[in-house]
Amino acid sequence: MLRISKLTDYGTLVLAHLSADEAGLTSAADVASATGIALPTVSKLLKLMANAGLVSSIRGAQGGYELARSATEISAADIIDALEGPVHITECSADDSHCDLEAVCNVGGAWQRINVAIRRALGDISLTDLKRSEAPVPHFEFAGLPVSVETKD
Amino acid sequence: MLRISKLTDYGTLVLAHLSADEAGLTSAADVASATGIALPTVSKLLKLMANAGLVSSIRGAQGGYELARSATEISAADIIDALEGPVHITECSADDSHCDLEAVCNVGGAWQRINVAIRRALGDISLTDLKRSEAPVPHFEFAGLPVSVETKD
DNA sequence: GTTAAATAGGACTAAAATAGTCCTCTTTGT
DNA sequence: ACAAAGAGGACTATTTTAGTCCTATTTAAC
Repeated sequence: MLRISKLTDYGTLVLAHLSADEAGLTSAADVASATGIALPTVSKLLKLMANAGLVSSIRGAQGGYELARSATEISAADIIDALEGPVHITECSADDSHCDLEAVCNVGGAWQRINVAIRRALGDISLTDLKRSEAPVPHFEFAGLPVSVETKD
Repeated sequence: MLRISKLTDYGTLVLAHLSADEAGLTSAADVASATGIALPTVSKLLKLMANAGLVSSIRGAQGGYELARSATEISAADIIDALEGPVHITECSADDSHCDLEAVCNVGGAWQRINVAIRRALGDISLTDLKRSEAPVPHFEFAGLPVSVETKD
């Protein structure tokens, strides 16, 4: 559960590469050879992220991609949204779908709330953070009680 | 992304029903008719949760299920673990798998850390919390900066 | 202008995870 | 004995995810 798709992981890599190369445009082929991800996949990722506005593209010979904004202004949530689309945590949370199981909804609400909290938190983690091998340790509180989360496992 | 599976949602419902019925044992059939979830599915869920130690079962006529411990001592993480198993956030995080893409790993680490933090946070949310339609609002901090998460959407 | 290097868009296939059902066996109260 | 119930597992279907490929369009360079 709570699984980040492989594509999102790759997408992060691709963005990291683009942010490293300050020199301007980078072609999909360059990203592919630099990251080791297959070209068709890189191409797909870049197209999705271009549509989402995370990267901007220049077509034609000598064209390529670059970050549409600085790495500090691209969040983990942005990446997920671009590559996985706005997915609903459960059926129930879909826009207008009424779940058949009425009783579910009073429980489902909690999962939705949890999901919303997580998503917002991810909105505050930037590509810059993701790039650091020493990424900051997320800290979570629930119901007012701070929970120290140490990744010492 | 970060999707709670339908089964987990159903499982929460099932547990909520068991916790509501203080009177002792409840059969899978009763849970099914009370929740509206199909009996085979309820049965599967209860078996999985019994294996995970969340519920205890009594076989034979007049048998059934009951919570193995109090609702305050069953966490959201417990439920997810029981019904979805320990899933890895990315390929990279699997026990011994070495990812082919070396460059991925320095990025993947951040996602893993995020995942760990989320999972631990879910360990502090109890079934009791999940049952409340007014579930507490999760609060997330990252990199030391508290992020107020209000679910006013 | 022609050519080659790129991206854009979408169709398509394959693989994997998820959901859901069903069958057979064992246990146990009546 | 019989019937009610859980245990375990096999199985199918559906959906999601991953990955590839083809065709069209854009643009720099010659």
